[in-house]
Amino acid sequence: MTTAHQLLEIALPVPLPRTFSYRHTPGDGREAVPGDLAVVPFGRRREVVGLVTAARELPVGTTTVEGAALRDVKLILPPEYSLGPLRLELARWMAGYYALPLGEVVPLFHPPAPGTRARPRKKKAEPAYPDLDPAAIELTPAQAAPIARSDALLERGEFGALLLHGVTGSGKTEVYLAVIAAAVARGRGAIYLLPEIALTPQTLARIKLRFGDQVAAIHSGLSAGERCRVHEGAARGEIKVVVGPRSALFAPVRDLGVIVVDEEHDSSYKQDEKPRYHARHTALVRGRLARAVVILGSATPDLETMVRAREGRYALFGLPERQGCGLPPVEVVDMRGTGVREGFTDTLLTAMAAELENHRQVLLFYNRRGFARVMQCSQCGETSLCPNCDIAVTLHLRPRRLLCHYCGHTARVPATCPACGGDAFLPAGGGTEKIELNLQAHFPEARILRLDHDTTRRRGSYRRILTAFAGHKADILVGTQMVAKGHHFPEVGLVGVLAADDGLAMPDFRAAERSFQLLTQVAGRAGRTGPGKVIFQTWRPEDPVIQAAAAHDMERFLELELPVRKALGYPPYRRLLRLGLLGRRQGATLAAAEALAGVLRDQLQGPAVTILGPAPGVFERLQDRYRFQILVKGDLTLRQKAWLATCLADLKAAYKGLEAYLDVDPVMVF
DNA sequence: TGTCGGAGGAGA
DNA sequence: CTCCTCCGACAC
Repeated sequence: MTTAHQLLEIALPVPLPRTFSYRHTPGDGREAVPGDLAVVPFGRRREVVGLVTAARELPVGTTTVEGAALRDVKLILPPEYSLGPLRLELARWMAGYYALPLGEVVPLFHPPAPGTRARPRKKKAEPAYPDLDPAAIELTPAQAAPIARSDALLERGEFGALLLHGVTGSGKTEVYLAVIAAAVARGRGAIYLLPEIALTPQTLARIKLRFGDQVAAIHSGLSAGERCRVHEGAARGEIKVVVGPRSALFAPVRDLGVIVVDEEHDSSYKQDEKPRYHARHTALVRGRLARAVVILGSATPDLETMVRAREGRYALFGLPERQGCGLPPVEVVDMRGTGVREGFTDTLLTAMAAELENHRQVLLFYNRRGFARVMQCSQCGETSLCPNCDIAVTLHLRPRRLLCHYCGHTARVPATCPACGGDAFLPAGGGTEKIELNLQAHFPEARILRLDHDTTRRRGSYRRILTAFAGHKADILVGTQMVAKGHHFPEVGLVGVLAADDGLAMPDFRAAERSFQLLTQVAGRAGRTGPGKVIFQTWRPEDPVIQAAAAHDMERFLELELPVRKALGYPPYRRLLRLGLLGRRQGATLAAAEALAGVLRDQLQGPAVTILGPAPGVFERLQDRYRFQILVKGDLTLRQKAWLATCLADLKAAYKGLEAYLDVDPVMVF
């Protein structure tokens, strides 16, 4: 039975906690059902994509709802674009859990309309990548166990989560591919998530080799048209496996059987703009809804994941050793009183010389870009600050500018001190650019590459540098944390960390965890084939976090860190929610923050919930906005989170110019 | 959140 | 008087 007209409730991507009513005339088209996407006119905008949440018969002659004139739906998108019941449920869960209006998560579920942002890109022939014949791959018992467990879950059509804990090179990818193959063999589909930076042609080629045309990748380089093709192919079941960064989680893969979250500890799984969701958590929810297997994998799992696994919520599988050789020994070198020259101890320089002598490669890690952290006058003490951010601007040599890493502001490099006119306005503190220069002086013969934000700005340069280094076209690679991410550099014999304690001083409760992960990851780059060695230079050689990382000992780190988290009531023991407040005027912004904190203390504070703050952000002013934050520790109900969202809306109405946001399960806390 | 229109300032 | 930016209202 077809009705003449439908009255649709549609959630639109605007920060309004409500739906809007539209009239739909199916005519010779199809009737709309909840989960469909609809193109509608909204306000002065001609075309906005919204989500149909309800559809009923429109009484004849109805032209208004609550005084507003009903407008007509322009188009109901074809069934390939419908969210269907499961993704609709997922969208609803996200809206509730992250305290967002339902409409604000809708854009995650559909590719941009064809033609909006199409940028044709030249297709490059992908080099054939040699891989083993899958049938010939011998799986170790450690690899076979999680595969068997996953297959049993697939057999029963049950949800289950697994954590694969294994160093890079221990064969995690083989496990992922085998489980995906098992799902595909049962006629089900798969989503394979990885950090954007890890989506290299090699990774993709390896997956393609296994699944051929049934696999497609979603990445930032795709045009709108290509995106739509992948989307439709997945929805029709022609594409069984979708690979991509966090946004690929929302692909309409049919009969989803497996979700892989590779490098699950990676912070890029948390989107730090609206909608602020965590793809790992959301993957677990989608997996549960779809009765799929969710596999989390990492060499350095997130603490929260580790604890959940210990609690038995995820089945834990260790892949103990890398195949072939063991983990490289780490030497912790005390920088105190050893005459550090331009950031290098003699121990490191000697080890590097020996390594280069043997025609092996060296990887150096220093987590700061640029040439000098700050310029300072040695006569009056004046430092170079960003006019918008009140933090030091960094000196870069190529191009020669003072650059603010937070807002992008650039300025000329003054020849004399802007305050006293003295001629001793000098660079202080180092960066990768300076390290590179000094290295060249130490090792004039060596071919040096640098991998950081500045050298990878241009399209494809990231890949070019990695490929060149992996192919031994350079002897030394120096870079920021980019060098730590699971790359395979077979001929690296020595890894040097120039300042291992650098990250420990960050004013974030996760500083120790992040340092441990980073140090462990970077140490794992050494000795992938042949002997390897790692040197951690540090001012705090006795620091237990550095010691644990040097021993590649996750258990030891957990024993250190978990009691601290427990005592302070931080994740994974209690959840965290962050309220961020920004405004041009410091006084008014602080007043708003204090007012809000007062209300929260009245309404929420209790044995299970603690309100912290407001505290100024570590950088109190960024991009000409003063920043304050309030932290809520405790497990809030959906109702409480929704109430918080209304508080923020009220606050914004009361303080003009105030920006406020709510961050559920924040990853960065400062 | 995007868009429009009105208010009010700077400059000719 | 015009151009421009900032702010508030509003959306079915």
